[in-house]
Amino acid sequence: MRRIVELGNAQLVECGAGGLSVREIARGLGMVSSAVYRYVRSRDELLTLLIVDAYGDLADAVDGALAEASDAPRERFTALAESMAQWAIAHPERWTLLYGTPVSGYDAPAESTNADGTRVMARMLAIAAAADADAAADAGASAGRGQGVHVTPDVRALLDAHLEEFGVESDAMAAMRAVTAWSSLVGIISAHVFRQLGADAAAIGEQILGSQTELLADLVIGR
Amino acid sequence: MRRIVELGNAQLVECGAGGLSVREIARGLGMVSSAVYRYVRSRDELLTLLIVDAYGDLADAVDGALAEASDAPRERFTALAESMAQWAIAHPERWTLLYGTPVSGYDAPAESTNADGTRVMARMLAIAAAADADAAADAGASAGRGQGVHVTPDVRALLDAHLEEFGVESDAMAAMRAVTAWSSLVGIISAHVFRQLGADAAAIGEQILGSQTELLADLVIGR
DNA sequence: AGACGTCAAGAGCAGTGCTCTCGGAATATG
DNA sequence: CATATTCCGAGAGCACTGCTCTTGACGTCT
Repeated sequence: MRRIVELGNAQLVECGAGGLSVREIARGLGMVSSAVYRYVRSRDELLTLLIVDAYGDLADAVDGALAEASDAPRERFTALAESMAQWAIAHPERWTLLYGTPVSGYDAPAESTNADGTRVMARMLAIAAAADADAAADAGASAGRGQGVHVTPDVRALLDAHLEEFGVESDAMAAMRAVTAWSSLVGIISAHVFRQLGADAAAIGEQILGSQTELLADLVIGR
Repeated sequence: MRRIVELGNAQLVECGAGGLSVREIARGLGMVSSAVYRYVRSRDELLTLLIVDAYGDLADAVDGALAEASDAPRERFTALAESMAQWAIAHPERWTLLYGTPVSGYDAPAESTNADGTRVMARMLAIAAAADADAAADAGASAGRGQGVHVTPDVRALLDAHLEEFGVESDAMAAMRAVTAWSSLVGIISAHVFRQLGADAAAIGEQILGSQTELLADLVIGR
């Protein structure tokens, strides 16, 4: 069973998500294809297995980086962003699995996925909340930074629900900044991993990522 | 030939990129699969055809929206972002084709793709440049907004090269904000199309997108 | 009229996911 | 200890995929 996800990951790095073949895994295991179906219901389930494995691995990497960071929100954000980017660069196919196209025609199995998939998001919420608290303490008058952004009641309710779910105390505005920063971060890293900015940009990708991360930090933390 | 990409697009919407089958297209055309190979070298080439078609369509949509917008940078940014999002929502599979995982194991055919693929990016650069010019005019002292962000010489050179390529006059800092906003925008839209924020967020996705777009506007335009 | 190029058909190869049945081995049960 | 039951892998097979090769029918141009 664990050998299956091992072989699956190995096959992922050399063929990509689309090239994942249960027959090939069976060959690696030295058995016939049908035998694999004892352990894994379908190719999609195998994919799901690899996805939760990757989510967990990524979240572990981020948590590791955050454990070594100070309490300063900006430093924590940078640690989160950089560890996420480094993980993506180290495992491009697994990143692809998580934040690329949902492969072929299989519906995201939210229930098995969300548990590990939201760990990083929760961290981001906490960081934005801390930054917000700091800003309010520094200058009581400047509270409400970014208030020009309109948030509908529905969205506010959803954000509050998630804040409670993750045990973070903050207001919806900070949460909005957090999820925007998170989506943006995913977009920026994907642009790098998928080489969407062109070949010459890929050569100095890390430097570009660095500047972009700073800009996003301004968005969540303020300046 | 044009019928092939028509059928390809039609098949895309109901089966996704992975389910694209030249045999199925042949069936739709009323001929046998091998006949299709007269017109299209391989499945990957067909995919490429669909990709450039989608890039062009998206850029047309954005240009159309920009044509009806005023000269105010913030309004132009919003028009760009919203038209892009609307296109993505209207054609999720084609969006997936462009900004999701590069399908299976085929290398992005940059030469055929970039021409149309960078049109939106060029628009974004122009908007950021205009915003920068406006800000400098409003208050000469506040020029250099966002100067705290560090940009390495290599990155600066690349940005300057692209600015010249697209005929936009501005400094590298504004360009950096533009590409960051662009990547972020792609990330935010993808998060919506791929439902990465959860099922309950998907229900009010447009409202969330609205707030996120405003936040990104702050990033490019300032406040 | 004859040659040439275009087009589609059909068979076929290698590969896929997946389902079924059938034996052998381990394990629990009397 | 013997028996029943469950587990696990093998193998055959179905329907499908992309793709190649050969064959034959048209139309067009010299």
